[in-house]
Amino acid sequence: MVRNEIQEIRMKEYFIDAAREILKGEGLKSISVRNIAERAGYSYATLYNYFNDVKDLIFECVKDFQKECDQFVEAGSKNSRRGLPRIKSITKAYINYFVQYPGIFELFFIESTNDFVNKKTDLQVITGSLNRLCEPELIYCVENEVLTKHSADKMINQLLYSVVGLLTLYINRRQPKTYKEFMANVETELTNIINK
Amino acid sequence: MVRNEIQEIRMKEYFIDAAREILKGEGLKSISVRNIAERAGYSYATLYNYFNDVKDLIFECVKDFQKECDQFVEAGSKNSRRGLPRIKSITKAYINYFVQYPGIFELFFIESTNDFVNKKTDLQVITGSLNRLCEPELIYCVENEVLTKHSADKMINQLLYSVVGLLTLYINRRQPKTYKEFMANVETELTNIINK
DNA sequence: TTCATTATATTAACACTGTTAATAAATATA
DNA sequence: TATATTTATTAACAGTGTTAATATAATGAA
Repeated sequence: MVRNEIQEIRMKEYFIDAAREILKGEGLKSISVRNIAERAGYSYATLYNYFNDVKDLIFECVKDFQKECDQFVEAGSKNSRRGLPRIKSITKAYINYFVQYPGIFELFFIESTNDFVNKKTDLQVITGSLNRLCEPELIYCVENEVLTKHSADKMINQLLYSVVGLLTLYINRRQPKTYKEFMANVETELTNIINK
Repeated sequence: MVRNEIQEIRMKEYFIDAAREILKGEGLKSISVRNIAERAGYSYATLYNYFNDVKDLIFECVKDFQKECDQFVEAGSKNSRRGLPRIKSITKAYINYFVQYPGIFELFFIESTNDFVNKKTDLQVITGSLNRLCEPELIYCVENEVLTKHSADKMINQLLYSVVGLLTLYINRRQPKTYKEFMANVETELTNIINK
């Protein structure tokens, strides 16, 4: 019962890495316990020696993607001017991360009825991630009297709704059809929300 | 091979009605061919004598729900003053229809990776439905010079994005937690978009 | 009415899904 | 080396959509 910690972590990672590859590539529709295990080089039942169920495994991926997304956004926004311009950059980078990995958007915002990711706290963490990324800049804006506390709250709400709407329609429903059109719509929406 | 038309339509409706009941009640997660057939009083394989596959059946439901949604919106907005106020009423009614039947929202805007509803034209019809409902009022606004053609296009786009974002987060992710909070957010968003 | 043909409904089966229990294999301990 | 423990695998269950083969019901002609 007292399993070697290092070995256990290593084993877990084999499965997590396999699952991440599938999610990034084919997306949620292609993931299955047998699929993950095969890619990890083990039998499907072995997975259950390291995870309670597939939800637990998938949520480990969610946490990793979350970190990756944070880094992607950081890299894509650090050179922007602080305040409103950086909020715009952060949001654009956030959107582009999910455009690059539609399967991860599915996992973060769409999936619910199927059997992955259902812990309440997990959901709060996911839906709050744009908020968390923008928070330093929102505080900066309030401190410099560019925004009131109330208008900052309102703005981050509007941003999240528009981002989720834009991405849901583009990723899930192919509307608009091209990336160029999509990004033009993104620009319009963000300008309207951020620059009033 | 030359089946009685009336009987065929009747049979189709038995399955469609059964599927609609399930979708309205438990939602997409609970639907299955065996489930539908049992509720219709037939064997699961009989369904395939009347539909090519379950996607075809589900899309018949989509069309029905579409009509029902139109009527619901019509009833909830016909007494509003024409122009911008009615656009707001239409959008609110549209939102409330999906709040009442979250499973239908799933079917209309979320589902894609799973195996229901995938014909391209069908998707266009669904995502264009708010646009279609608002169109007479948008034209009215342009004619009365309340809006320019360009600002009308922009408005309907923003409306759709916000509506889908609001509903996705509320239905799929329980954010915000209460209906009251949700409707307050709806009001804020719609006011911001429609009344500038 | 009886028989043959056609149309419709049903059961059995296939390939998948997540998960669990029983078994096989590998490792560690004495 | 022999025993005990840990880890991995196969077999199985209940579920999914779908298809082929079979059973039942309805219809036609004699």
